[in-house]
Amino acid sequence: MKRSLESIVYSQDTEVLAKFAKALGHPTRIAILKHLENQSCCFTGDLVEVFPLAQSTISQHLKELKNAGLIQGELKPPKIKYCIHHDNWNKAKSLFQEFFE
Amino acid sequence: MKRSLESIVYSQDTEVLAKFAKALGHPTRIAILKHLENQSCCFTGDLVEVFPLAQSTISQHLKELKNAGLIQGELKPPKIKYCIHHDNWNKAKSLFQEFFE
DNA sequence: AAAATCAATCGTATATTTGCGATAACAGAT
DNA sequence: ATCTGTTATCGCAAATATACGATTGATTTT
Repeated sequence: MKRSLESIVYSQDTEVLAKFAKALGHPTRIAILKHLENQSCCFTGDLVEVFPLAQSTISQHLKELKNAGLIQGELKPPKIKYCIHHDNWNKAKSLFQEFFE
Repeated sequence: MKRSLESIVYSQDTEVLAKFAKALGHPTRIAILKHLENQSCCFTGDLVEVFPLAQSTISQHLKELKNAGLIQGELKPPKIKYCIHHDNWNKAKSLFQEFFE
């Protein structure tokens, strides 16, 4: 992709909000997070049963949510328990809130 | 992209929220909307001066925001005045609000 | 009718996203 | 040390997103 030479600098809040929004920009990831809100936590395998998607695809969505900071994984061998990352969740919540006023 | 044969059906709210989030998933578009919140309205040309991006690029971002329903354009020849689409804005606001509880 | 102004669209290049199957990696059990 | 269950990563293909310059389109002014 061609990029403007001087890459644009946005405020930290703008960047962070966009990052959260991007992570939320796919219905599967919204659905995963809704699921996590209900169950409080869950394993990758649970989601593979809930959604008609390949395990690798689910794993990839989880990775993006993790990269965005919205969830965190906890080792529960041989499984991994995923939960909402409450600090960042609240951060996202307040960023969206103030954005929409 | 390979797609699962049975394309997944999500709730309307999930789809709509993801669509809004996707539109917000780029810092330039966040910045444009913040600008619109301050100015209440503005012309494409204004934005071209504010952001170091080509006119066509700005126009494309505006198109996506319009497609997502977050803004609307009003003909003010020879310009086009863009404003927040308040109904959908409030819809988005409440969807994010209930999503984050 | 012609010119001027402004925004949208087209064509192109590159990057990123989304999805899958196959394979690797990890931790506990045998 | 090997096997088992679970999840992550790799490699690929197709779709979408991002950016630009050039062109087109629409509307007012001249």
